[in-house]
Amino acid sequence: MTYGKMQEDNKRKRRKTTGETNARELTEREFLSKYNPEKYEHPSVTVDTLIFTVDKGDEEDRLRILLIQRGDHPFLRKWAIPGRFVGMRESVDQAAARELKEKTGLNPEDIYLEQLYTWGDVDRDPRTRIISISYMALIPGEMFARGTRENRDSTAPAGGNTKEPEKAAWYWVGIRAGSLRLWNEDGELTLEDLAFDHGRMIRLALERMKNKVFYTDIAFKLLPDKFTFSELQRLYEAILGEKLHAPNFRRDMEKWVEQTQEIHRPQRAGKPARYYRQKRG
Amino acid sequence: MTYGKMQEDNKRKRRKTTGETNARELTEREFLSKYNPEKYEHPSVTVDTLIFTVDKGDEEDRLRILLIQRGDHPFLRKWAIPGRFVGMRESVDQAAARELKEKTGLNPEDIYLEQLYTWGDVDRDPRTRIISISYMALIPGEMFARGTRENRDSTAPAGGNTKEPEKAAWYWVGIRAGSLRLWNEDGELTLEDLAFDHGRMIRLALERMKNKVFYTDIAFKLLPDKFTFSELQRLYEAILGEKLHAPNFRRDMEKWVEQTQEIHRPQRAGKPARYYRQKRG
DNA sequence: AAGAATAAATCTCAATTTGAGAATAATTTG
DNA sequence: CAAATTATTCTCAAATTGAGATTTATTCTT
Repeated sequence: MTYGKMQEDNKRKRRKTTGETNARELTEREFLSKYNPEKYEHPSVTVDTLIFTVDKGDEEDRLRILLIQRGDHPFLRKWAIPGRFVGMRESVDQAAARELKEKTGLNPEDIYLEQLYTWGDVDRDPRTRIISISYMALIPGEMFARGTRENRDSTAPAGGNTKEPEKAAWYWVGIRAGSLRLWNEDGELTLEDLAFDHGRMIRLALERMKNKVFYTDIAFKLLPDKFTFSELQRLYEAILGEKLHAPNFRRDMEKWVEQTQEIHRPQRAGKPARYYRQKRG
Repeated sequence: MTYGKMQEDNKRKRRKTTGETNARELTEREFLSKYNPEKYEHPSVTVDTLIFTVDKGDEEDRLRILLIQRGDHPFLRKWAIPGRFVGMRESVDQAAARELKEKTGLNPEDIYLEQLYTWGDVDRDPRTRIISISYMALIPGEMFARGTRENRDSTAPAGGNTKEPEKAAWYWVGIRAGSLRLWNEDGELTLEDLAFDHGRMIRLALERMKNKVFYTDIAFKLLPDKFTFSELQRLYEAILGEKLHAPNFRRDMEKWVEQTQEIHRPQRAGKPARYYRQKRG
């Protein structure tokens, strides 16, 4: 069968005959008035916003993620990525931004927010059919100190029904021997401690970050405007999970960053480091 | 403010007091029985499946995409990406696969299908709030000839209300001077001729393909099991929109492909080409 | 049937990029 | 003031890339 014939065949196949072939054509207005969205049962839709920061450690820096300990069934007391239902009058992006604002108090305008993936398995939530769109927010390490007290939003989370207080905590996040690791001062989480398919969501986000760090500027979304080269390198090492060769890293980054005139004066031995900033344009 | 203090502050902020702080804890079963999904108004959710093939041209090969001319308001007679509502009892992936099967007759098991992006603006559909998850299906050029007549599925598309026949047609697709171009034997489509935000969907899919072709094996999803090097190269050129240097292309692809013992004997001048296949493992 | 044309496949080589370490610079620490 | 420490620059071999020339195996033309 040639490509030409195949196409003919497909066209024919699509043609459908309704009972009233000669019905007067509906105007768009008439059509809309007849349309009834309640006729079908719909899945619920939520956004889950993975909120990441960097955290300076002694030996190496670490990515951190904000998790919520659920106060509700299902997955009572398991740790979850902050999420909410998507309202009928807000875009999915807006819903993710609102969740970010509610959980951090930060103005979403200032924060990098990227859609990652939509999770659509039938049984991912035992209550009912829920489709979740995951987003990743990247917050510069220093920003919290400035923004937290202002911009508060103490609205109760959508979904209601909370019977126990929800707790929020930051967890360090990394991959060890191929599997996800989450821990903080209180201890380590196993996959058992996570709600829904949220372990997979976190893995996917880390994977995406790892890829994009090479050909986009997402790393800079996790840093303040001015930073030293070793801050930048430590961030890359945190994202990639491996040590980098400093002179070569510097050489490679020269296309992304430019010098400032400022010098960082630390309380430690060693040559003082110059501050750099992201190259614009 | 230190990182330690910040975290404390966040925890406090999340803690919420309900009226009945000492209520008996609900079991999961009790909770589920109380939960009523009809309490909230939900957006509708659809999948849109972008179906691509390659098409051999005289000078160069071309990507093709299957479009449907709408028989319904809104966007009556505009061209759209095939889509359907996501059923309550099917996963989002399954819905995309079903749409693929309905429009091509091919068994989705055999076809590469990847989720691309979720489109969530409030007004993207004038009827009602619809969130659409786009998928991209990549069909080997040769596969249609084999599979079309079998595996038919003549189910009417979900959504009903069709007042005019829907037509399906393949359109060549490319980027010229930064903007999307769609055309076939019947002529060229402008952005005006496309329904919804489907122009943007196609652009995103092409962009994704362009990126992934370098570090994944998606290109091979568009080819038969055996192919010559020039078929492979023409495909890359179609996806990337630029000519490649044959000797270097061959050198670079050596990590992806391996020789077969078969030689292609064409009805044309020139050295016969060897068939290659994708390297496994 | 010979030479031209065509397309596949290999070869060459300079230019660029990468990987790894040595050397130098500017501090603080002991 | 010497040693330690961190930032920064320098060096250089190895690997990769980019571009073209060459060889091979056919068909096409006359």
